[in-house]
Amino acid sequence: MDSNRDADRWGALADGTRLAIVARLADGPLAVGKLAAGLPVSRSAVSQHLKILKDAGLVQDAAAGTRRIYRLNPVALAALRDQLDTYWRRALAGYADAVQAPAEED
Amino acid sequence: MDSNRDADRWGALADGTRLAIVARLADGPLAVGKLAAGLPVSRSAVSQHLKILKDAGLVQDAAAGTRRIYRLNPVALAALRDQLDTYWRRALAGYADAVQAPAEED
DNA sequence: ATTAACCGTTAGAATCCACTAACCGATCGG
DNA sequence: CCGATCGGTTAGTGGATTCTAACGGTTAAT
Repeated sequence: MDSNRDADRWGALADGTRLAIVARLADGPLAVGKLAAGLPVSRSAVSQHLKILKDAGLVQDAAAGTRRIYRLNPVALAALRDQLDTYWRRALAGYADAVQAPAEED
Repeated sequence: MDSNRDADRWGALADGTRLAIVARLADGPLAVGKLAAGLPVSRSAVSQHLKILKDAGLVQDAAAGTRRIYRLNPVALAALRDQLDTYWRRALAGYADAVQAPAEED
């Protein structure tokens, strides 16, 4: 089942540090050092997170001298967004069905 | 950083079982028993996952006799989708910048 | 009242995850 | 060649997570 590979992709966004990395990369490509400088964890930790994000296909890297520039992969972001959008649209349909039935809320 | 609260929301989608639950609920509201019947884990585990999803605001529940009906919360789904969409749009902009300027530095 | 169905919660064990520290290779400037 | 900078990888540890099993509470029907 591809739900496992999907879970890896969503899991890549599940960590606070990785989410911060994605947010920073959204502003533009960055080297690992610059990235780590703005985060409360070591460069090593950032490197490990980048590996996870890269394996998930969310970021891409390019060598530039002694540094390595990372940037977001818009295609992967769009894929996840579209998946959420599908759930959202189908949830709205289920909502319409529930209008007929009574009771709700917590 | 309030990215911790965000991480909780994304973290709710990080688990394969929870992702399967969301996918099933997208087809329509379901009771816990029906939900667990189609999953390879116990009903107890499903109940715990539903609590996590509920705390994250992704699902809502309603009592119906002895059962409890769960359904997706379209608002929360849309919020996550929009966040991804923002990253995606800004990533595209960074993409365009990278085409013109080969290197990025301090 | 008693039984059955349905669900949430707890306890505990096994597993997974994020982090630091230390090390190694690759690259650039002298 | 040498030293410095940059980044990936490994080992090890503390904490978080997921699961099953067992229990208790609530509702519906007999």
